[in-house]
Amino acid sequence: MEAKEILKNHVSKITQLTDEQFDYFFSHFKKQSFKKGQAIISDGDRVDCEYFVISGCLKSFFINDDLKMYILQFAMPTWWASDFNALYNHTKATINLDCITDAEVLCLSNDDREKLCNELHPVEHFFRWRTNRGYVATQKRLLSLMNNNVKYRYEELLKMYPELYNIVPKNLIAAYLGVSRETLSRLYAPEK
Amino acid sequence: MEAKEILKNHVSKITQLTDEQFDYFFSHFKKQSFKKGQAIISDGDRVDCEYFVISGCLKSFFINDDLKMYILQFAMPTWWASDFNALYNHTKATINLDCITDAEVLCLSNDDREKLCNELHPVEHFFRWRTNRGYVATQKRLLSLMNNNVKYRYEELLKMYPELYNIVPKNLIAAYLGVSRETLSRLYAPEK
DNA sequence: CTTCAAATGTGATGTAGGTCACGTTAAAGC
DNA sequence: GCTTTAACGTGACCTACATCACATTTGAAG
Repeated sequence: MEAKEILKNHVSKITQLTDEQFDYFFSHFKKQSFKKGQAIISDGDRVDCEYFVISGCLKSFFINDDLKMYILQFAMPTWWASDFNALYNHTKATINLDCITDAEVLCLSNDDREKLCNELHPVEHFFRWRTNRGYVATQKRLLSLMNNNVKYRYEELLKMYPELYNIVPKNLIAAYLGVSRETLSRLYAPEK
Repeated sequence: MEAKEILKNHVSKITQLTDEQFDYFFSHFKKQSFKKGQAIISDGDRVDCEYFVISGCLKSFFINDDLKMYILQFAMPTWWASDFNALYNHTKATINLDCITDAEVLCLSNDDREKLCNELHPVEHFFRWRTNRGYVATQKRLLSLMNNNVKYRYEELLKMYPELYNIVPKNLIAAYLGVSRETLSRLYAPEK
């Protein structure tokens, strides 16, 4: 499926755009291809864009002072990713974004998004919906992190996104769950 | 200050509404008063409204099977609160909302919000902005929960919202930080 | 096919924070 | 002002997970 078609499909689930409106909307996106392991946003960068995933898998993550990595989000096709804090507040990136696999994305600049939101009411509606969704998902994850142990969180994650199991190495899953890879590895070790 | 003025002040920081537009917007809000300890949303309720705090302090929280409480959010004046997951997805409440102190709120129904967003583009813009802000704040809190110890998180919280120190008992602060009240209490205990 | 790096498994040991128990202080309600 | 309840402090002990170290497996690149 074409990138344009994937995006259209995605957007049309939420809001109605005429074909001309969608063409106009789409004309602001730039298609980009990245190789596995390639960085899209690095700590300290100026952040101008958000990214709609067409194919492949991205991760957004934070590296702390001890070089420990925490994954904020995996991004599969039809997911959006960026350092949203830096993007919205015009600050330098504190979050990294890179490619777990080869990936194709559609890139939309912050300025263009705001322009489009302003020009086309349905586009503003779409982005409001998108953020609402991310917000409640993040709230749920926060509660789960406080309330559930690693094993439960791991199983919930795989239940929700089974495709991750095949694509994402376990050390990255651990970095998403907020535990060490050793602990994750021991979850299903035969009891001694 | 009047409730209307507080809301107008808050909204006008983000978006421009004419006086007539704001009056129309405001006409959909219902003022409600609650006593300290009173529940606004309880687990299992149908959730129809979100709440804009005029005065007082609310908390939204989750109670797990062991009756342990985790606080999702404190809501001070000009903050919005609800069970947003239930509100947006028309499901029963899994989050409770109640009053830490006597409180006055402005109540807006989900239907009215959607209607207003549809009728007035600037209102849709406002609510997109609001959720964006909540989204990045929640992402930050998630990372902090994974990356920082209790003491650091406690001090960050008080740095960000010093007013909480006087209003909110420590057992609730602990429930927000995701630790036991005993651990929080011991943070500044004289070393043995 | 071979080589090298990344991913994974596992033992030994350390530690932050949890849980239970009990006592004290402070503040809310009558 | 008295009484009752909520908030808070602290000791003893427990547990989930972290850390370090090293072995093994897997998979990617030449």
